[in-house]
Amino acid sequence: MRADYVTRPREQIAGVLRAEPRFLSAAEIHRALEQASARVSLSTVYRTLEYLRSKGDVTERLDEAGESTFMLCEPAHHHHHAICRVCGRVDDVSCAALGQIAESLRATLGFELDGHNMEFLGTCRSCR
Amino acid sequence: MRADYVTRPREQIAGVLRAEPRFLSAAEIHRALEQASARVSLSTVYRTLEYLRSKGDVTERLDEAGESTFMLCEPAHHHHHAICRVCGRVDDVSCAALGQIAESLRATLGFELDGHNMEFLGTCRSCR
DNA sequence: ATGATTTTGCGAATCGTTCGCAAATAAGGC
DNA sequence: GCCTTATTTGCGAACGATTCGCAAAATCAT
Repeated sequence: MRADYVTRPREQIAGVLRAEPRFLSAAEIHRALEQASARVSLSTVYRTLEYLRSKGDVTERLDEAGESTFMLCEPAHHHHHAICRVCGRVDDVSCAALGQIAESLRATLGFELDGHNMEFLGTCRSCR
Repeated sequence: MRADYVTRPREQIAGVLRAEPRFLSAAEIHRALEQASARVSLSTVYRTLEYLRSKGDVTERLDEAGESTFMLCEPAHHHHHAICRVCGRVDDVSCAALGQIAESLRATLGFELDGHNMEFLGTCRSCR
């Protein structure tokens, strides 16, 4: 069973995520921990990320190469991301047009929308 | 170098894609070929898919599990997909609002949009 | 502190994908 | 059609990310 034990590894992993507000791979997190002299196994990084994801504390994203990356997130309101290709910085973007899109899909295709993925790529202000 | 030899395996793989207008994994294509008594190696399936993708004949999509899937596509106009969760049927969706979104991102975030991913999931008319 | 339960670390296993290389096949000129 | 040359194929091995099994260590509640 899965419980909510507060452990050193979990705190350290959450700490790395808090320090870098962008999508990080398990390997990147593991490397960051090593550099901070925190000895946490890669398995634990994976398991903790899955744990945080199931709690809704973390968002998972597949990058272009198909690798999983993770970032802390506010599960509250649904939104999308504008991701800088240069530095990885992530800005939240709300999409007001979704209701209209759902309506249009139903009307033109008979398609019942129940989920979507959307993300925007480009260059953020400071990287320009 | 990469050339455009017309070979039996390439025709057979394209045939499978033509017969199933939805996103297929390399393994699914390989299985379909076996069932049709076409002996094509999995490596060749992968290589041919990459070849077709580089020609612009095929679109690649990472599914929820991070596996690559492929579908024939018209490279002509940019569009998005409405994918049925039940049967995998794919309908094209054009997104007229993109220009506005780009403008809004530039104005509010200073973000220079140069790419995006968008897909819509739900249930198609015939699966409802 | 003690005991019950969960988490960790380790290495091995798994799965999709890529690679190296020799054998087979296609294209073009004879 | 046959030969030459360049490309593609099949095979098995290698690879990288992720998962798993299990014994040891850590957490929580008493």
